[in-house]
Amino acid sequence: MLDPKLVRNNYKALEEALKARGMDVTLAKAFVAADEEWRKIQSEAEDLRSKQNKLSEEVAVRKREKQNADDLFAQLKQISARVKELQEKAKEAEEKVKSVAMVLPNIPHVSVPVGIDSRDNLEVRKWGEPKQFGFKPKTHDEIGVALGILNFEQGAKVSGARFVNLVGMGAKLERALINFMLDVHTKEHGYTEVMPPALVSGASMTGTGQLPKFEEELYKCKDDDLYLIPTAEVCVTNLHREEILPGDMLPIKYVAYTPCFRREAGSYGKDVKGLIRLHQFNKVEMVKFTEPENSYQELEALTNNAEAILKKLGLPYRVVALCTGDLGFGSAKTYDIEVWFPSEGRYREISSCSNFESFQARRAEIRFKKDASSKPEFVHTLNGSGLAIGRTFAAILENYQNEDGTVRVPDVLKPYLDNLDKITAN
RNA sequence: GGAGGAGUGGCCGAGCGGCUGAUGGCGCUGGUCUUGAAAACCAGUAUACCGUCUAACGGUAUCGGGGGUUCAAAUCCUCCCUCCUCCGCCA
Repeated sequence: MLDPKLVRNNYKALEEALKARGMDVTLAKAFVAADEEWRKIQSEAEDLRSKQNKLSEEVAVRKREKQNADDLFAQLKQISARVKELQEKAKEAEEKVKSVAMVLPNIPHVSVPVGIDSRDNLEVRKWGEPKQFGFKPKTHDEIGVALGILNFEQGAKVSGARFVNLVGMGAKLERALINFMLDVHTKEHGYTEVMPPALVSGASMTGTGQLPKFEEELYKCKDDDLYLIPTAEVCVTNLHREEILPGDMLPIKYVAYTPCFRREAGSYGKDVKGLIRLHQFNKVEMVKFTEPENSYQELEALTNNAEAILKKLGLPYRVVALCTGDLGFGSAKTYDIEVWFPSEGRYREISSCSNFESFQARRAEIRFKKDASSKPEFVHTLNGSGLAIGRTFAAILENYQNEDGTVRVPDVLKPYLDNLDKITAN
């Protein structure tokens, strides 16, 4: 959610932001109109309420002095009815403002490149050289299925399309990646590990911006107002919902491993094979709560923390800054990290690191006080994958494949895999 | 799931229909005193929204949340949520 004051004082910025994102500006107009309407009704209601309070006090005084107040009662009865009416109208107006405000996207940071879609994203840096294979590199699902460590048929049997069963070394590699990433982030990057619920309330989903706009992306338990998380961003960011944090606690840095669940509505036909786009996948996620003046510095650090994993695994990657048209709904700035996939001869997203500034903090009411005596301010929230486990799994199979179909184990993972050198058929 | 009990400001804890945003204590901040500290004393100490020259200020709301009764609700009624105790079930 945006700061309503900022929108009132600087309406142009909102219009420009919507245009930059390729969205219609009628939304901005609707917001301003609703906001004005609400303020008008609200102040009218408050004035009348004020009058009512004053007369009520007089009643109290007379009652204490054992005097009659019947004349006041007659007046108050009328006022009371009108107050009720006005308050109802004000509430309706407020709800309208809120419902519009909730679907307004964040305003992109000035450093975000302007563009229409992913083709306009800006490559920021590259690391590692894609390996030259003396043979035609296979896709990760070909390799995994052949080794017997990935079983998509079983996934389909148990749950349906876009599910997988990991078998033997497959399950173990997945687990190794989770542990490896958590270890690096906790021991080397100073994050606190948490393991929050994966089933969250509608309030939490609203807090981080998944609701109300993206309900069709979510798995919902409709009897219980509970949703399966599409990312740990939701449960971890909401850990401090409706709190005022002491300034010296910041920055707070959490890392969490969780499964993630996405309906992938509207992605029919996309990445139907392999581990790239499943309904359920594992992810290690980093989340930060920072003071506003540090958040961009912290975004760089967060991105570097995610990159560190790829460096240690020896997987070539590049970092791109998303352009305005490709930016997520709540994000003010996002870096995608893309890892090299030899079978496709291109880089593909494996992590997304974003600064939401106060967008989520405002929705979720996450504030902090610089000092005990200072006024509460909204924190800035950031998050980034560090990394998506399934896609890392896939990248390892492809980048470390041998011509005979076996897969070399990256050195840093060996301690997690009984010092195994390579993965062979189950 | 069943039966009880409880939710008040940063914390503890009064109030149970009308000068109560809310007594008191603790904590915190500032001051007096002191060589310094402690103690003592004095003062201040919630959040949000709206209005105004983004100012001192004014208004409104908030006693777990919603709804209701009433001229008037922290106080009465009702539904919901959370926590605690006991029972049942369960990885």
